[in-house]
Amino acid sequence: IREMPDEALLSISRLGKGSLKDIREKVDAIDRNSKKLLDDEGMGDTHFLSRHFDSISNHVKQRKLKPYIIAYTDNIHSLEVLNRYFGELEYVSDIEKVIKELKCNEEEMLVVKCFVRYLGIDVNDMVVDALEKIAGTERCMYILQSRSQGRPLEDIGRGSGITRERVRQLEDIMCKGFVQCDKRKRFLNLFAAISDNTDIALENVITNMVDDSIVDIFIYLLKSTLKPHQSYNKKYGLFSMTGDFSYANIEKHMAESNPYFKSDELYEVVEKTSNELAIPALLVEKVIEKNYTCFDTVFCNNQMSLGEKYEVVMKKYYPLGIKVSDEEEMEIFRRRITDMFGNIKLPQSNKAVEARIVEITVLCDRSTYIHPDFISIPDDLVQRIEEYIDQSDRVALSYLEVFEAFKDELLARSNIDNRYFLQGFLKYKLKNKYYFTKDLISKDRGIDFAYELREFIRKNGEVTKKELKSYFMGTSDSMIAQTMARCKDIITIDYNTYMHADRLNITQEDYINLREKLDDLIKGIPVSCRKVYGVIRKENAFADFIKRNSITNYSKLYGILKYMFEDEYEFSRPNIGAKGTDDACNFTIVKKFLRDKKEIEINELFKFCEDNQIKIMKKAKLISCLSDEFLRSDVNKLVHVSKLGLTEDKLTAIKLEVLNILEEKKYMAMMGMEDFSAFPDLGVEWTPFLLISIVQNYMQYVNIVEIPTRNYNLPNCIFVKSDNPYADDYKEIVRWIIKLQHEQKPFKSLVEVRNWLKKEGVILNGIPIYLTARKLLYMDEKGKVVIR
DNA sequence: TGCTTGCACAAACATTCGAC
DNA sequence: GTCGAATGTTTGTGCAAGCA
Repeated sequence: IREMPDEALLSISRLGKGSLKDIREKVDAIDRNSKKLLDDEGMGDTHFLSRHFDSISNHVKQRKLKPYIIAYTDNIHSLEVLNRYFGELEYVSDIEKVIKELKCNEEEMLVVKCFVRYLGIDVNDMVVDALEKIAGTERCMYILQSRSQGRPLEDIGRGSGITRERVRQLEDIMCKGFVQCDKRKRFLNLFAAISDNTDIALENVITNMVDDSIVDIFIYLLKSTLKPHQSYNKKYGLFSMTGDFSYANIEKHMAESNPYFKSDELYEVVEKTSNELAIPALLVEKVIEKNYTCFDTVFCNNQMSLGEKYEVVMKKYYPLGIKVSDEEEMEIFRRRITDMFGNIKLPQSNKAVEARIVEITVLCDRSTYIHPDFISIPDDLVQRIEEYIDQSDRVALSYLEVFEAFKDELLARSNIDNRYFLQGFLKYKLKNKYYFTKDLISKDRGIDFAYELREFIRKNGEVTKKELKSYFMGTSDSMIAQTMARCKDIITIDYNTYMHADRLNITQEDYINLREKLDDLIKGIPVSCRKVYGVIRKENAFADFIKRNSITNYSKLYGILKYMFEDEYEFSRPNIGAKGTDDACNFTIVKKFLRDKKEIEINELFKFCEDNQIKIMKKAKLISCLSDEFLRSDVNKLVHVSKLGLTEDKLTAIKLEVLNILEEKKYMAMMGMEDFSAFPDLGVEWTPFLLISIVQNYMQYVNIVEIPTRNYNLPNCIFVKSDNPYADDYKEIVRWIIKLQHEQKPFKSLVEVRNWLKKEGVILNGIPIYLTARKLLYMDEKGKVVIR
């Protein structure tokens, strides 16, 4: 107050209702009084200091000293004195040594004494004092309390019988009072000191130090009376003394430079970030506290996307890449993620996991991906590959071609050992330079292999597959054949020779004549092109057409006809049929073969198909197509339904029996089914296959769950009622069955579970890995089998 | 033909922003 | 404080093309 200009003092004197002179006198009196107080009734300076040092609480003694000096005063003179005697000290406790031998003049001693006394003051008392001074009445406390709870002025006004404007005025007065009070007390600096910092005061430090009943009001006042250079951040619960930090930048920097780190690296990370961004370490700690989660031994940024987490695991565990199509490997990957990052929610489907892995890695083999960090290839080699692509005549090159061209060197000098890896690498390395598709690296968007092939054939007339393969290094037969099939304007003369439609010479008249001829020849039955060729060769009307297009064999004719009439007829080399006579003709032949047969061995049926060039991809599909007439009665036998004597009565009896079993046992596994004594005699021996066929065809309310296998000779079916919620999912059915049994008779070990399932016919080999890998079935610490 | 692969995109969910 | 638009992120799916 003594240092205040008259003007300021005058305004205070008005508040205290005294004249300027009165105030000056009062101040002098107080000053004398304090000097006397600090003389401590004749005690020596050293004694005074020691006594007050002892009254400083231990937690203050452990704090750093410098923040307390800053908090104590902004008076330059006092700061000078304190820094002179205490500037070298680190902790508050260190002043003990200094004060014992302190030698200074009277004025300096006064400063030191006041400071030491300040260190001993109870912080809560200080706050209570301040609040009492500015909000002495109950109404004022009510206003502050309500405002601190965020209540609107209107509301508070109603509560205390005044207008909202009056509430605002009172609040304003109290805030100004608080600012005045704070000029001396410098609360934020004090709490910063308690937070061991000069720039930051932590909200939770305030909460801990100040009485619960007033802490909200106090913090509200602090927030409402921030000075321009001060700020409050809600997320981190801290007051900053040196303006606002750019929290977003800090978070971004940390998320980028330290997406995760080991817990024993915490100190280093804090130190490093604090230096890099020139911000207090305390703030970095706060940022970590709020934005990171500690899993076991790893701190992991909460913003870290799944992809970034996957990347960590990819880098740690997969130097040779991960095969994403391998379910078992993906389960292990999932487990590694949860081991490292805790029980985070991972996508249900592996496909979603794959999609993220693909984003952060590069292809290194079929369905296998590797983190780019693990690619090792010398720069000069990369440069030469790039030059090779640039200098190639063609716009689009296959990866295989590039791989073949550099194969030896790649194998010797890099870890790129197949074309997929090269594909992945080039796409990763040169993604901005070229366009990449599944098989091609292209210098021009939209140029694909088909385009290249087409151009080559257009230029070169009739081209053999051999020529194509030597020009398009590294292309496979199937790749050529399939590309050709997509190019409508390429004519396949035979499977080894191709030509471009541009080279044909076809008139409108040709179309009319040929159409007429084909219609004549087909008449409901597909005609072989050999026959067509034989016929038109003899007719004068076509002589010119044959000559113009140098048609020398039926195969070329077929290719040309296909090009001309693709939309009008069905083409299936070497046959041409009427539109609509689809592949079912094969099936018709099979049916013809089965006509009049009452039963047949399945092997015999397939031999017939083979002999007659009827290509059947899936045996099961063919048998299911035949099921309206033939049922599979045993592993290798089809029986005509009429031979079974499957009367309504018998069918009902079978249905009832199946339902009974399902009612009682809940499921029926065909692999374990041996006893058919309860089923009516159908004239053939009962087998699981027969029952499966009947259920498949006649019982909609029973769902058939298939045990995955490629072995067609196994009755790999489990029946459940169709209202079973797991009826569509084999793995879940197994889980459900284990649960059923476990409830009745608990399993003692996983081996026991496996053996039992096998005996029951529920599994073929092992327990589905899904159950164990996802911890749905496991042994707990007590050695008990747990099925979730 | 049956299955895989790679890409693209949509749905679902989350966040930010500005107008009122 | 609310709302909708815009934008961003994550998850899930469809499908053409590729392969054997």
